[in-house]
Amino acid sequence: MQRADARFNRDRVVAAAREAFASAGLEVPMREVARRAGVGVATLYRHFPTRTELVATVLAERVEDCGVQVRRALDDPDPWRALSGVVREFAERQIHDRALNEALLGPGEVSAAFQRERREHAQALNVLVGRARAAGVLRDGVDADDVRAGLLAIASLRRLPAATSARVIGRVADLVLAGIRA
Amino acid sequence: MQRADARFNRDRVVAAAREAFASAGLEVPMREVARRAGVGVATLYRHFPTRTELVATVLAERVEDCGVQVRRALDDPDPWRALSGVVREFAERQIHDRALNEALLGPGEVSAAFQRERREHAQALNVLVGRARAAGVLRDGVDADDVRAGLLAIASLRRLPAATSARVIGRVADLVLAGIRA
DNA sequence: CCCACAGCGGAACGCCTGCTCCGTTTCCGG
DNA sequence: CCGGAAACGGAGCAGGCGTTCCGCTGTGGG
Repeated sequence: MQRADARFNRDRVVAAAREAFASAGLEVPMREVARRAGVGVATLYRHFPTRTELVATVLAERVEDCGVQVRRALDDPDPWRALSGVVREFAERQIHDRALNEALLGPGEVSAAFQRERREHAQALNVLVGRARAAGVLRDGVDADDVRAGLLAIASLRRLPAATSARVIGRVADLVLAGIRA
Repeated sequence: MQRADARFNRDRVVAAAREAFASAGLEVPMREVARRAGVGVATLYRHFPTRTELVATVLAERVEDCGVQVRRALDDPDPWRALSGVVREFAERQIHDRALNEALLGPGEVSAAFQRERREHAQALNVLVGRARAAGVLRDGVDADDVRAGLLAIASLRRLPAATSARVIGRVADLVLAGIRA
């Protein structure tokens, strides 16, 4: 039987981790997450037996957010606005959340749900690119992998000093859009 | 008086560090560099009192390489070929050297010579962009900062798993070039 | 040739990390 | 209201890092 305070503490841990990861990156120490949550490390480890699991939990939310966004774009009747909106909003998201970028870059650390979500995301993106291409708004030879590469490039930029990253991300997003447009 | 074997060992350390940083990234442990060089850690520390100094020494070489490349491009009479060549060769360099990317991204760790070289590099790039713009081969509104942002994006990509990074870097380089071209 | 001393290697120190152990506190069903 | 189980917190452990210390080695000027 799950006790009420346990559930409450779990939520506090997740909230603290979300905030810490977003502002300081995925490498923030477990002690620090526990401190921010106002619990001991043991409590943290009781809910998430390993660091990887905590990261995966928080990342799953972020990745799902991206999925929701892409699926919403599927409803937009204007193919270019839909695709460029996805790119721009993705860039915006990177500026405000340091964790997301490492979710897409780090080698292993993937959960099952995470993988599935990523696949759905890729598929939706394929559809968007297909529509844009059919509408003739894409430069010849541009495919979904090019767009994915562009998104990856935007995500990677999150590493540089915070002061400059925001402006650079914006420029690169524009560059990518200019690069795929007819 | 500097003994001959000391000088020899110093060279071995630099060579080992160069190779290690290129293949495994800047975060490779000092012990590992010493092991590769076939010396003890103390020998390493006698020549480079701190990790940062060793990194700076190796990075200075890399950054100078970039400078040489950009200055050579200044001799190319075709403005677009010169500029696109710089972008492409920069991308190529990233694929083969993991250290260079972190040189441009990491927050602090800069030496004096390093700073100067970077400024010269920036200036040469400004000239190349100026010429390309004068020749009318650039899309309206594109400036040197856009190109720099593109190079930064390419550099950042070096972080993802080696298997995919090469292909993605190539795609992004093409995307950037397409994005700045008229 | 020889021995002072520049130079060497690797054990050791201090710090930080992820993770575990265990005595104590808190919840909650009866 | 009470007792036992669930949950807690923080000290502690193992391992990895950068850096230092110190007794030994081998180079090279006299």
